[in-house]
Amino acid sequence: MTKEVRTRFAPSPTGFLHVGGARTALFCYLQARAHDGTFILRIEDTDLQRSTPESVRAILDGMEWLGLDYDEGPYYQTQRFDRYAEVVQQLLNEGKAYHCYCSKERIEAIREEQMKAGAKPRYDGHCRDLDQPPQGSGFVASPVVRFRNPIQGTVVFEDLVRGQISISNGELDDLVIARPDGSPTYNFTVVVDDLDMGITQVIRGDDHINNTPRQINIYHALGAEHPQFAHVPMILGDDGARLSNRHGAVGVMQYRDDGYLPQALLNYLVRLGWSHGDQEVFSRDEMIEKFSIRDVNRKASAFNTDKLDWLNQQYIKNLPNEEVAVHLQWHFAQAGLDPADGPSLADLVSVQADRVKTLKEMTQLSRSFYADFEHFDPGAAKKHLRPVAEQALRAIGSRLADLSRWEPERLDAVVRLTAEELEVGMGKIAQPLRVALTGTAVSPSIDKTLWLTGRDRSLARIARALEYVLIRAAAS
RNA sequence: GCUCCCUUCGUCUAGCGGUCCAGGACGCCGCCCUCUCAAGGCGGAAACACGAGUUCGAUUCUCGUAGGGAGCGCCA
Repeated sequence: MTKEVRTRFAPSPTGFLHVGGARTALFCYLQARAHDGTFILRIEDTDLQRSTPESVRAILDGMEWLGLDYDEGPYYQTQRFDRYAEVVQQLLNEGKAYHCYCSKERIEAIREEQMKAGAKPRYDGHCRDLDQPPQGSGFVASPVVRFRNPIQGTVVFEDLVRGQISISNGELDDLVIARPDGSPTYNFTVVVDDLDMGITQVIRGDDHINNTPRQINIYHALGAEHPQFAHVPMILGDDGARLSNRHGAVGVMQYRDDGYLPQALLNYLVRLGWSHGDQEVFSRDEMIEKFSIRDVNRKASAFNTDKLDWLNQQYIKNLPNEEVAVHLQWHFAQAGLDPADGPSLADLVSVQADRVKTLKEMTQLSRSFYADFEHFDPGAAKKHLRPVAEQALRAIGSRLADLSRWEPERLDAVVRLTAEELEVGMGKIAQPLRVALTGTAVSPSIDKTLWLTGRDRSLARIARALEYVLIRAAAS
């Protein structure tokens, strides 16, 4: 008996898909998936001035990277102008809309006056009941079409996240639904589309709350029931200030470039304004199963990169190495590294997962396993490649050269044995060796570092470090 | 200015009248582990914006105040 759930994400292509939009899209997606419903993508491109094909592409790319697949669309409003014109004519015929000849200057003058008087600026309804076009200054020949909003009564609706919201019709005025050239405006097209597309739940940013009552009046004028509404709060930047295209908003693709996994971003986003007890990590299926739009918070929330970092690492650690490797490959390409020049990326992930927050970081820290380095880090060399390291490097070098199988367990045993024989701590062997192998004082545990560096490369680098130590000893 | 909306640790949040001298997570601090850096384990500091009601009892309900946000477009 219940209607099929149909949700839509309806961005306007005036920029990239940022995290706020991505979260709205995610909520729409989850709502649909949770109810075996349909998720629709609709591009609201009626503003010919600001919409661009590049933005459409950017939004589509963002959706794809996040894996928010839609069942219908993308629909484009610019391809539906005939339909809007048809509905405008219908309202005109039924007397539910009328032509308004007021000039922008006249409207502006009224607005200023009302503001000065401390009132809310509204259209004064001059053309609402005219028999024929008005003449004189203040009026133009080509009219806009205004919706005849009810004067009496109050619009009350039950918002899925805010609860009951009511606004008196006295607060609303007759909004323009079509421009002189016939092109429709937002508050009108959104109603026609949501109606035509059978949308059951409109999930959108809370900046639309104030538009909702006037849209509801249009639904009624069209003789239709309005869908349910869910207004989700916006996302603030790290600094608590509003996240917008002008301030700090970055496209979701930037997160890919910075080394985040789409799963991690999605997980982070779903927890912004929504929770399920104390649970922090949700697989896609768990999100679908547990998400409810009714559980979404009312408060705006600030984006916290530290927590995203943590989640990203959780995913890097817990996802199958092979899966992480697929994403890592892209970063290798960006960095000009070829995975074929070193250990398998899955092996690399298995040892680096604990040590990095992002794939970009992993790539940077893994460079020496795939390519030679020019110089030792000055600080590391100064501290660890001292004359006293000669003995350690010689000993470990010759033992490693004799090793038949290059495996972590054996490598670990060799290092330990060498330390015991020389009667020194592990650090006295491992640190010079680490600098010899990677050029730096920081790397995975020494056995794993040897393993990933590989036999030939390791032996060559130990020899090179030995040479460096000898030259340095001779110089002093 | 007018209308609508919001308000628990620094941040994300749990809480749906007594179970709360408020729980979890990130971050931060300390200890442990340790070949470096991490990861991990253990512990710690840290919040109900304020004021009135309602009630035997308010973080939880109501109303104000303060602060914040949004809208008031021939943008979406």
